[in-house]
Amino acid sequence: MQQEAVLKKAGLSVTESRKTILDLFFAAQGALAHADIEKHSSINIDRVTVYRTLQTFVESGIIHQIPTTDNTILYALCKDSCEAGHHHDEHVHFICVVCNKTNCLDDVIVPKVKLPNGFLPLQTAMVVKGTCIDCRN
Amino acid sequence: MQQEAVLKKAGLSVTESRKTILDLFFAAQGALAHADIEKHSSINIDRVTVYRTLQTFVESGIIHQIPTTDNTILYALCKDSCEAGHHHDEHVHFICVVCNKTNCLDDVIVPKVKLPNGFLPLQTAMVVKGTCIDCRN
DNA sequence: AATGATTTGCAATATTGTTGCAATATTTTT
DNA sequence: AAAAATATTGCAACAATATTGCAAATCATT
Repeated sequence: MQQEAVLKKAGLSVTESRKTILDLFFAAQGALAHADIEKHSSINIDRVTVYRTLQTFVESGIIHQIPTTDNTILYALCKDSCEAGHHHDEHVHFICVVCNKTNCLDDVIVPKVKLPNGFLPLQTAMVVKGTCIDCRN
Repeated sequence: MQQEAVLKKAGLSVTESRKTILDLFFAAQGALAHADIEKHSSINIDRVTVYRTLQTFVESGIIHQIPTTDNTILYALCKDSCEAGHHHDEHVHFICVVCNKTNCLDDVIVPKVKLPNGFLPLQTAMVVKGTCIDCRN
């Protein structure tokens, strides 16, 4: 079972909740917010467990966060980084304004920018809003 | 008074609350979150008014939003765009991990990236985390 | 100054996030 | 395979954040 492997590789206990939430990410077409998981019809996991699981997954490099301007945090499981158990989120994220799904564009690398003198970059996030491939006419 | 001019140019009524909040932005060294404004010692404006004012300012192009991964939205008044009364946020934002201030790097333009076929960009946000000029050693 | 339109603050409510702790489940050891 | 040790879960209570309706106050226009 793929989920177990991911959890073990990350050094985490294999529990029902974690497998279930990981399942949702594998099945998801894009990124998920806490609310998406909590309100998912087929699961019955306590709010608190969802919060803690997401936090654990982020710390373990299984999922990564995507910044938004709507008081939510999106979480996504990204193909390569996840398999490797080692997190790598320097790719571009795309939020579709029509279907509202968020995709990791794993192949689009965030370009380096030249910062003013004295500014030292550690991590860069790039979020593009627009129309995704499924919603263009 | 500068604030009045900004409000009038945006076609908004000039009220005490709006002038006060605009003051905070002019005085701020970086971006502000809702909580920063609400908890600011020197002002006494209802939470609800703060929410509504920020929303109005965004819609009027006086301030713009900066996405974050911590369930807050940052708002910033940016130099040129604000003066012009016409919003333009395609510059890079820098969040310092030491002092936790967020700066608009007005001179650093967000580079264009080549998206996969079928993805149509409308707006791009770029947020860099690192050490700012005031916090480097 | 008076009118009409907009904005504000209050109250109530809803939603979202956090903490402590006992019960349960998982992992490790024997 | 069972017992001990460890880690996770769910509940309850609470805290913080966000939203809505409406009457009172403020602002713009005449």
